[in-house]
Formats: sequence, C-alpha cells, structure tokens
Amino acid sequence: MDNDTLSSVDNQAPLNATAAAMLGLLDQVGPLNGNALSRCADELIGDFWTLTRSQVYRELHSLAEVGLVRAGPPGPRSSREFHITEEGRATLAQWLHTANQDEVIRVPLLLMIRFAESLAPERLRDVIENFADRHRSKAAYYDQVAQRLRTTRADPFERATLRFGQLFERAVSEWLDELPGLLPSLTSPSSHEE
Amino acid sequence: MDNDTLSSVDNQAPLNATAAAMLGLLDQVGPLNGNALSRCADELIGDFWTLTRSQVYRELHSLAEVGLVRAGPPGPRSSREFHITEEGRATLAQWLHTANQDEVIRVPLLLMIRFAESLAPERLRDVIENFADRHRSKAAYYDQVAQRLRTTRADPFERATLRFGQLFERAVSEWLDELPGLLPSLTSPSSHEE
DNA sequence: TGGAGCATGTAATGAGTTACATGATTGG
DNA sequence: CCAATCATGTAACTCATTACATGCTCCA
Repeated sequence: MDNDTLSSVDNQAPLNATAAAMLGLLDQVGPLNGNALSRCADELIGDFWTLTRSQVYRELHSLAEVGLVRAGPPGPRSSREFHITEEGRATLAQWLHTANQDEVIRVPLLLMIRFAESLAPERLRDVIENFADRHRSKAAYYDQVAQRLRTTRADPFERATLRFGQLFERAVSEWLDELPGLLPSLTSPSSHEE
Repeated sequence: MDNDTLSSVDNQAPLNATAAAMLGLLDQVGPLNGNALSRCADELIGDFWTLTRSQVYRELHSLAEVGLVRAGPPGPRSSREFHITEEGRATLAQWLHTANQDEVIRVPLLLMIRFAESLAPERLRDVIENFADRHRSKAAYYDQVAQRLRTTRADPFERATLRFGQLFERAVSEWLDELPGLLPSLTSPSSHEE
C-alpha cells in the first residue's frame, strides 16, 4: 500500500541525511538546478559531507515525487531549477528535530597502517607523506576561510562548522608529528640491509 | 575485454578498501567464518572503518570467486571458515602498495548546525549534548585501550592507529568546549520570550 | 524437552560512484 | 563555422544497510 498522494508531512518515509542537506541548501540559497546544487553543496557543506552529482539528481527526483521540492520551468538543455516547498521546509525541520545519526569516519591510511606489517617502510613513508600533504593544504584552506569569516559579519553556524575542521586538522597534524616516535620503522634507515 | 579466468594477480579488478581490510584481518588473525570476521573487524578496525555483516558475506563470496580467499570444510549450520590464499596475500600487498584513497568524514551534527537557523535552541542543545556523550565514552574507551597497550609489548601499528583516535577525540572535546562561545544561541536563555 | 535467545547466513532495498551521452558556449 | 571545452543530465554498476529467515544451544 503505497499511497503517494499524501498531503500530511508525517508519514513520509524519513529523510536520509543527504536529502536533508539538499533541502537545507535549497532553503538557504534558493532555487537551483541539479548541477548548481551539487556545486553549491561542495562549497557549503563539502567539508563534512560528501555527495556526488548523480546523487543530487536522484534525490531531487525522489524529493519531487513526494512533493518536498518542485521543479520550475525548463531552462537550457533539459535542465530545470528546483525549489523547496512548504512541505519540504516542514520535513526538513522535522528531520532537524529528530535525526540522531552517528558520524562516518573512514580513514584508509589507518587501514594501511594497521596492516603495515606487510608494507615496506619506503612505501609507508610515501603514503604518509601524501596524506600529510593533503592535510596541510586543507588546513591552509581552512585558515584562509577563517580569515574571511573574521572580517565579515559571519553566520555563527558557519563559524562553528569551520572551527571543527580547523581543530580536526590540528589533531591530524599533531598525530603526524608524533608518528615517527610511534613507528620506529619510519625513521630507521632502509631496514633490509644491515 | 573482461577475461575473468586469469590466474595472474595483476589484472584482477582492483580491491576496494573494504575487501582489503578483510584480507588483512584474515591474514593477521587466521581463518574465520563470516560472522566471526565481522565481529573481529568491529574490534580491530572498527574505530576507523565500518563494515556490516552483510558486506562481509558478499565480499567473502566475491573474494572466493577470484581465488583470494578459500572456504574450508563446512561447520555448524551452513557456516564455513575462510582463509586467505597466497594470491590473496599478494593482492593485499599490491593494494597496500598502490592504494591512495581519501578519507570519508561525514558528520551529521555539523549538517544540523549548518542548517540550525530553523532549529530551536533547545533542540540544538540536545543534539550537541548527545554528541558530547557519545564522544566522551569513546574517549574513555580509547584511554582504556591505551592503558592496555602501555603494559603489554604492543604492536606499534596498533598504537599508532589508537593514537589517531585519541587525538581526534581530543579535538572533538576542544571544539565542544568552544562551542558555547561560538554559538550565542546556545547559552542565551530561552530566546522566544523577551 | 521445548522455547528463548543467540549465531549464522540471505534477500531486498537504498545510497554512492563511475562512466557515459549530449546539448550549449566560446574562441580561433 | 568548426573544434574544443564545459555544463547538464542519465545509466549502469558497486557498495552499504536493514530486515528477515532459520538453525543451534542451553537452561528452566
């Protein structure tokens, strides 16, 4: 029994976090087509949430089906802008009110280190250096954003999420500093000849 | 051109990180059935990688199909233990040698905060408190593990991954401490009457 | 000895990624 | 006006989660 013409907000299937994020964006920045929404997501929440363009399109369509967003008139190509509806806003509020999800943290580098027994120190150094690089530039980027937020009258919520990123990067950097002390094989000279 | 009866290790479809993790576990702890492997994963890499039991079964079967693991004799129920093969070890080594993946970090709490305009301060306090709770116990757990690792002659690689967790939790805790300063609405008394 | 609870595995669904197709734009 | 590039959307596939089925164990 799947009645898809319900008018009440309550008995929709509950939003997933990605859909909620999209509603939030459409709410804050206004109507967007799929591509624009995707770019916008990268920019505004990309530091603590990932979603691909394909996901955006899929969710957009399924949100439209249940009336949480609505498509405007067709634009260039087969594109159309979607805007959030009143039901959408209500459902977003509902999600904000009830959602209670754990964070997902998946760090391939730690997998590698955990199984690094079978890994040459050379290579271990490499992957770690690569990791360090990426995080150094992330940290630099955060600092730059922080600079911008300092000078303008910024949204405190944006400030708060940014701060999380900064502290996270600081932790990563501390860890990288400690690493040589924790992993002797990192500093010992090429271990296979002695 | 997809020849799937190759015997050489090289031109298999490349491992995904989850499969690699499973190979690593089977390598380090020995033959396991699906369920046991799943529990074992929770314990050994659960702090920086997630995988569900169902995933374990699927991957186990597909790894078996390409000869990276092999099933032993049937046990109770329809269970059987799988062990890693020589090809499996080689492929794991290969993965460790070439993989280069970004980490995935998805923090629903930050999503909520980012869209918290439409969120009552009451509720915001709640979700944050909930988040804080979970992280406090995680931190406590890490410290306890650290204690254990201190007294025994521990694997440095395990120590290193644990240390990451500890520093991460410390960052979370610092952030939580700063939060009231960043979000005035958190401390201001019930904002809807003044 | 039977039934409560746990161990093990499977099926159905949902979410996420990669590779592709094709319509617009723009600079030479 | 053509070729290169970008913007937009789609399709096929892989990965992940949830809900389920069923066999074992153990104790009242």
